[in-house]
Amino acid sequence: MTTSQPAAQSFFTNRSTQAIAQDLLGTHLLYTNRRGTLGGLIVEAEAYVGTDDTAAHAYNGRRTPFSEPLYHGPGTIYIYQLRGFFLFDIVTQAIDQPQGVLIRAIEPTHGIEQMRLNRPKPGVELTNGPGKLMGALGICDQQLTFQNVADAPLMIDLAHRRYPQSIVAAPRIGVNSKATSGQLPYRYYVAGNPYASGLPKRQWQRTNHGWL
DNA sequence: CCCTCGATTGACT
DNA sequence: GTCAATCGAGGGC
Repeated sequence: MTTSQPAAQSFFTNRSTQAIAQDLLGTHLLYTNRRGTLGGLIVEAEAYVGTDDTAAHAYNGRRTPFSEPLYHGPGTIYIYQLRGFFLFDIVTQAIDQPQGVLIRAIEPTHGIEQMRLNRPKPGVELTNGPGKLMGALGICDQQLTFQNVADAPLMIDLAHRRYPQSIVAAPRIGVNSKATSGQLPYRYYVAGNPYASGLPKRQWQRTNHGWL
């Protein structure tokens, strides 16, 4: 058993949400429950940069019970439901800056058999989307919201991380491209990794799935 | 109260 | 490629 090193406050300190989103690529997202530990390497993430970002839940200072977790500081887990699926955000900034990162895809490394049971889909379909990866982890409620990735069963492990050969920046998925913030390149993914979401069936792949 | 719409997915032409 | 399911949040009245 190797030791895990949960993301500490310092991981989030003194840098932009965009920088944090990119640095999350290659870290492990791990979920431990009584079935064991499930998860994988984060290969895709999007930054949502708060009150000026028309695509963000906190746009224009909006603060409701739905978006409240965004105001609870770095590392806060923000799970919300969209069209019947659960999505996972990590809050990135201090309580007066309601910003976060949406984890959009992981490359499975832990508990793959269990994840295939949770979500019986072939190949990259297991975890190549924000709702899909949560289904694979078996998280289908908001229990962990308001907990912190530093000490929750759902954690970011920095100890055994990898690093992308290169990162692609692109407009975010599912946001209105005509809106003010619609074209901002705040979606980041590991170049050549097949688990990034929305890729064509036969997308070019890099050796090592794009890791150094 | 009623209406609109979404940080998605999966099925289908 | 297109499109509908589906349901709660949010906003208007």
